Amino acid sequence: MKRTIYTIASELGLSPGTISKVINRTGNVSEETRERVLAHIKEVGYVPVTSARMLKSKRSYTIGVVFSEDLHIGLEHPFFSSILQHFKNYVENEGYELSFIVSKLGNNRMSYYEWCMNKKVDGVYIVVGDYGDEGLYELAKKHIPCVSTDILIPGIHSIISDNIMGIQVSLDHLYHTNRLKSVGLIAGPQQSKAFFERYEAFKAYHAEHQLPIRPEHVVFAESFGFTSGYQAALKLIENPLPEGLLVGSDDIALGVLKAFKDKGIRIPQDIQIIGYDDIAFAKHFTPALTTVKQDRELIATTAAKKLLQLINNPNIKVEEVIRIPVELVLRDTTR
Amino acid sequence: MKRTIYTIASELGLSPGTISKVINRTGNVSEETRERVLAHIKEVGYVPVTSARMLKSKRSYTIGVVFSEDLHIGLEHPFFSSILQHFKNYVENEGYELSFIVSKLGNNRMSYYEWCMNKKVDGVYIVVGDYGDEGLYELAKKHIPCVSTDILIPGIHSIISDNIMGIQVSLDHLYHTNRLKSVGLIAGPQQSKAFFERYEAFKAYHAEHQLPIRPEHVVFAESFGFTSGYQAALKLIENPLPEGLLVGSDDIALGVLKAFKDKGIRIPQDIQIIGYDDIAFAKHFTPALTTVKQDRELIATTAAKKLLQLINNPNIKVEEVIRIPVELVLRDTTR
DNA sequence: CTGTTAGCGCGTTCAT
DNA sequence: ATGAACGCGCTAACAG
Repeated sequence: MKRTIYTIASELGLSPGTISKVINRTGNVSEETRERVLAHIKEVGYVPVTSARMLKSKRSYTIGVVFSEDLHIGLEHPFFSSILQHFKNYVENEGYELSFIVSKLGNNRMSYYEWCMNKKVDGVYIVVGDYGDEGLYELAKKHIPCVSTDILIPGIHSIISDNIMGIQVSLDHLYHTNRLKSVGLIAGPQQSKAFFERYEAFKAYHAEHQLPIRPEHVVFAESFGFTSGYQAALKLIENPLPEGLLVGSDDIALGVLKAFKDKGIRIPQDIQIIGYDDIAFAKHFTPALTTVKQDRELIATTAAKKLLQLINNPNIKVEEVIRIPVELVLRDTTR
Repeated sequence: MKRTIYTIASELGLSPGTISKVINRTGNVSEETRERVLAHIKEVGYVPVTSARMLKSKRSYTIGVVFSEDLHIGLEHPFFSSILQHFKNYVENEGYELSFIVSKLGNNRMSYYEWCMNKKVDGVYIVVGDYGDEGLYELAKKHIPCVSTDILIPGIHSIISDNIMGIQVSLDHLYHTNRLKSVGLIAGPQQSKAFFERYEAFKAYHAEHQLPIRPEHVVFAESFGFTSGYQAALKLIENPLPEGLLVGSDDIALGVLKAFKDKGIRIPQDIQIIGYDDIAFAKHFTPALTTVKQDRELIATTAAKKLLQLINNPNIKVEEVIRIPVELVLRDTTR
């Protein structure tokens, strides 16, 4: 049987308004009727129709997810999909659902903001965003609760791994512990804030410790993924190699490893390598990749908590960037 | 400025009803006014509020996605996430959005069907489902447009890779082309229809060609993923190995490869291996994995087309199982 | 061909 | 503490 607050009201000899009040914990209802209603609702399995609530109340208990496709990172990406999964778990547990924000829907084009208004989402989570994307800045200006991970937009709260720490720990290990003389970098595409920060941290470390950086030891991968890493490694090989190498992300690093293997360069004998992310596959590869582990679950849940907090206290104005500490995981590509 | 059909109607000196008609391509509107309205709508960036449409029309232009977590396959899974991505692309292009069906939302529990009613989704796509999940069968009984991939539920249209063909091609290659004497199988968990079918096909092939199967040459992986494959391989190694080996899926196969490598078993000299799926990583692994390539994009778009067709013609009653042909990709784990 | 109007199911005053 | 009634923005049926 199809139920509305009307039917269940009449079943209980009450009025629709009262039912609404107990559902939304609003207004005054006697403890007794409250429990009676709750019990009945649970028994018959009544659930309020979302669209009607949304229409009336301007809330949706839905969080819009920006997963930009411009960067050609798909749901397949091991890092972002994992973060999204953890985020999803957390917010669902708190009663929120996820809905992908899409700007091109059939023939309609709308900005993220328009989409949010239209869908009345309670908040927005930017998992994958492109700095070239105007829509993100528009979102930041409007007062809609919004968090991002891995990308830094002025006006938006961000949770991002401590890239400076990651690079520092890596370089300390290579220069100090393992006493290498030179360390190169295969940097990821610089549109990504994370990659950008890692590159900056790399330079800053060398400046601070008065260590030289040979220009031919720094190569930029064209894009994300294995193939970009492979290409970048080929380019690096054109010149004498450094003794150690940092790579912007694991998926790129695996391509680098493969290229070296194909070219007969031994790891870690000829060159020691450290990746970034600790994707699931890093430890399964041969040789197993030494890498900077990002706590994806912590990043995701921190983002989720922050967003829910923002949703419930829209008066928080101070933008915040939360850094999540990282950890160096030693495996077979370093000594 | 906030707009509704009323405001734009008055801006154009028309009535709300007319606006609605042109938006929904329903009823009779003169070509002239139609274009006038469309132009104005585009100019001011008006988009109908979804919740109001839904409330009234029983449609949502949303497709519910079942991505069961019981199987511990997350968004991270390379095969399923890829399929979902392709599906998403296709339906978004047709004007539909995706929303994850979640059965446990905060304190509320509802069945898939209840959720669908509540959200008024136009159809359901089952990407990852568990045969033990009652909710799936309930869904099949009700008349809600529904398709699945990789899982076969009576009453639900399915798009599934041609597993019989995949196994046949693999075994032909090993037994016939490469003249092996014995081929084993590391089967995936049998709750998955795909894995079940591959196992059945494996047996059927041997029966048909009057080839023996040694029981110790068949091992069942406990679960999905690299680690399960590694474990299964260890178990296989306890007895004399077959000359060839089929593995239920690539992610499992990569674990198998690693185990063999660790145990000093050479591939393909000591044993030839064929995986299943052709995940992105298969060709990057060393040795590159020979595998049965599933056309993930074709599977996904076929599913999407089928579902949209079902949504638009609810009178189609005949359940259909569409088999998507596969292709053997020869790489370095076979000769 | 265009306009009018009655709900869709719910949340929220304002009375009682 | 409970109820009545209005309206959120839209669609569809009907009237003109």
